[in-house]
Amino acid sequence: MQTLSTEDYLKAIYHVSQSSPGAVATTSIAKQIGAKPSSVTDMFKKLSDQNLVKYQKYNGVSLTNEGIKTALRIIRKHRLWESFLVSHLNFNWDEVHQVAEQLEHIQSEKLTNELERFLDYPTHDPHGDPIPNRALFMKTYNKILLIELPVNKEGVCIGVKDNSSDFLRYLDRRQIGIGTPLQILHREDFDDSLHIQAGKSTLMITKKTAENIYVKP
Amino acid sequence: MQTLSTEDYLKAIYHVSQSSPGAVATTSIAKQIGAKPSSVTDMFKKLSDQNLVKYQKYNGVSLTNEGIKTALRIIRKHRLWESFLVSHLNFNWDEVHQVAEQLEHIQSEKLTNELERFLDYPTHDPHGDPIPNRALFMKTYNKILLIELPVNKEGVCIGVKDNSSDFLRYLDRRQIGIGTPLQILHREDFDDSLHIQAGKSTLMITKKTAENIYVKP
DNA sequence: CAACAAATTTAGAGAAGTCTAAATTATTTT
DNA sequence: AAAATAATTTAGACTTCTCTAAATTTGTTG
Repeated sequence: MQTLSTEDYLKAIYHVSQSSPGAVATTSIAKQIGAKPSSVTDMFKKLSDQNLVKYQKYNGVSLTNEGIKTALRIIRKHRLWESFLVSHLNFNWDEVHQVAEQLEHIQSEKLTNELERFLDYPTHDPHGDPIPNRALFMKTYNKILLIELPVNKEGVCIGVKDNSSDFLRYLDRRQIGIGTPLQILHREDFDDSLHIQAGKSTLMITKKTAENIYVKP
Repeated sequence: MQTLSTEDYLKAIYHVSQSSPGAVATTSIAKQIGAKPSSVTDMFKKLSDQNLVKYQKYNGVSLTNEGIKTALRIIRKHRLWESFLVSHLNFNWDEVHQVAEQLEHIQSEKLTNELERFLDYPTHDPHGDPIPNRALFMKTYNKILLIELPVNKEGVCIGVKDNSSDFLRYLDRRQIGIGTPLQILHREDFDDSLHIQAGKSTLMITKKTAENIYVKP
């Protein structure tokens, strides 16, 4: 049974280790959590005592199997709650995160599993991220950035890389969301802008935008 | 913005003050919370500093208006979540409490209000207790104990006094729940047992049982 | 490879909440 | 009303998590 704080750390370690392989550095977790490096070191020791991470002084941590399982259980809850908030409680993409951060700590297996059933066993959350199932297994399907999609090939929006409210609201205004069909019509070499087909409308987006949208080809 | 602990105390103070008028004693909160009286004294001081209670040494506390509002906000969330768990997530009477104790601390006005809308503005939770509305007002309808119901007068089960799992499961087995019509057919003076009509079946219950069921006449 | 910079850890302290044990106040009993 | 009992508070300590400031280790560069 973990405290709120240890759960936050495990989740942060999991996420950082996903985006960059190898051991996770003290500073990277400090940034993610919003704590000072010295606090992170303290927590690393605590997690190590509980065999949730392997910790080597001056060389960061890596999750043990038990640590990975604990992290996935939290991520499972987080993504199920996000799905619920969007599908039944009228939350938008950009509003769910803060609340899901709280809900992910609720301890009740029955609650999690019943919520999953109620949502009809969703495989992905509103940001397009995969939801671990009861056995903590998740389907990671082949996702690429919109910028990498070949011209004239059809894709479907399945998520975003940048989760900032600004970006999510920008996409909402352009009527781009999970499931929107996307296609690159033309790449402008001059300024790297793109003309795209998004659902039924055609519009122009910048390179930066195209680098932050995930699509399934 | 309160901590988990202060929220628990405010709720406990509210409940105790409802069942016995006047100032709330240190010991009664200690029992309710499961803490030592000395810890309760500490917390009383903290709550007093925040103007959530009025505290007089050696004479317990009483909630200020601000304290009452805070307590009601928590109770509102608790009862809405209990309703959700029972109506949509297959929880039973006796399983909801522990989970709702956690969920009641989630901070998001939008979440609370959307949940209320999703549940279609329920006025009472699965134990028959009234749910404060957005303005923190609740309808407390005229409820009496089954033992006080005159013979042959019809009533409807609206809740219970004893919330123990044992009792709730006992009622489940007898098919008595919220909304079940109840009627006393005969009082046995010899051993204080009662013959009652519960829905479509007639059964015998003890005095103790009848003292723990609330009915609306 | 020495010197500097960056990252990390240690040491010591603070806030929140809890406890035990002792002291104090209130209440009840005789 | 004094003595005994119960309730409450104080004092001091502990745990968890956090911080700042200083010390140490690692890496990077001239």
